[in-house]
Amino acid sequence: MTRWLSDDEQRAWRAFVSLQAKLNAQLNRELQAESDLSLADFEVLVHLTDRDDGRVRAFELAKEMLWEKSRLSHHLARMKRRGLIDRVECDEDARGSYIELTPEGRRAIEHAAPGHVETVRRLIFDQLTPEQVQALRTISETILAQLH
Amino acid sequence: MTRWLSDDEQRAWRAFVSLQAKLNAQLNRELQAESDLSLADFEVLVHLTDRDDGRVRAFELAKEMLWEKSRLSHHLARMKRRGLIDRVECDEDARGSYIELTPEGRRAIEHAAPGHVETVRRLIFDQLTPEQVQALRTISETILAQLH
DNA sequence: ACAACATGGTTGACGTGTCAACTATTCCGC
DNA sequence: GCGGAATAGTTGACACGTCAACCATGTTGT
Repeated sequence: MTRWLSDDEQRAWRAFVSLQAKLNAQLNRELQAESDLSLADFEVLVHLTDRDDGRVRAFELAKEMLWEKSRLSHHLARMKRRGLIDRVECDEDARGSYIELTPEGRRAIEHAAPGHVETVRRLIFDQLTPEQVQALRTISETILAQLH
Repeated sequence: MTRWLSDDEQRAWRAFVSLQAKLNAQLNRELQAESDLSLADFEVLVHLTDRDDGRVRAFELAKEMLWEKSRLSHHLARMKRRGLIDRVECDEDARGSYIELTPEGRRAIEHAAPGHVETVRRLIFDQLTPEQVQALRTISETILAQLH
């Protein structure tokens, strides 16, 4: 016996699904137009600038970002082609490699960050009350806890 | 002057971003494993079964689903290759075409739907109070209103 | 010491999405 | 009617994601 969704649940579900689709599209569009980066590029660059030395082992990057190793490998290949990052071989473990921020990569993220934060604020946080921000967090964390 | 995000906002934002990534991945994985359909396939099939005659003009489909026409065209080509839908030429407008559910497409959606609803219920609605469901809807609709 | 297994990473095939350019029709103003 | 704009849809190029197979190196148990 399938338990279908109630009307309220359906409406919430449809709104949430639309939200994801449109929000992602618009965040990507604005970041691309403004800074010629995708959200994925941006996220990689953020994780690299979080380190003082601007370098991380690839597998750590994958863990922090919850990305599959293969996705990361493909993406880094594209970013390297565009000169945003570099691969440096790893002395401690001959299998691995360090991913390094290039000067160009640093310029890119520094140029992109303020505008992107502005966009996120304008589209999301300026629209919500502090209670809604808390609720969004709680809801997200609750559902996340179910996902492996 | 960039207005950065507060700690609370950052935490909410990170949770929300993770949620989207993981939830989509898992919904896709389960639907794929269970019924050999992607979420996109599923959505197209749902919109086709909503019509009594199981056929829709492509541009209507695109409007209902908020998809670009080119995305739809590519996707329908793949679905047609798999025998889930068919294109039928349109008498009223020689430019257009009808998209038709095939018997195989109907079987596919009928097989997939109960399990998929079950998954959505289990992962999301079983985890949330009715108040949270309302909040999710309100938040989603509020942000959506900002997006063009 | 060495076989078996685990880990770090790449690759190729293919599905998915966007953008811009293109074809073919239909619509609309004059 | 007729020329130009709008509409319906396709196509090609390319970025993005997943899966499964693969290679090389490290680690572990006996």
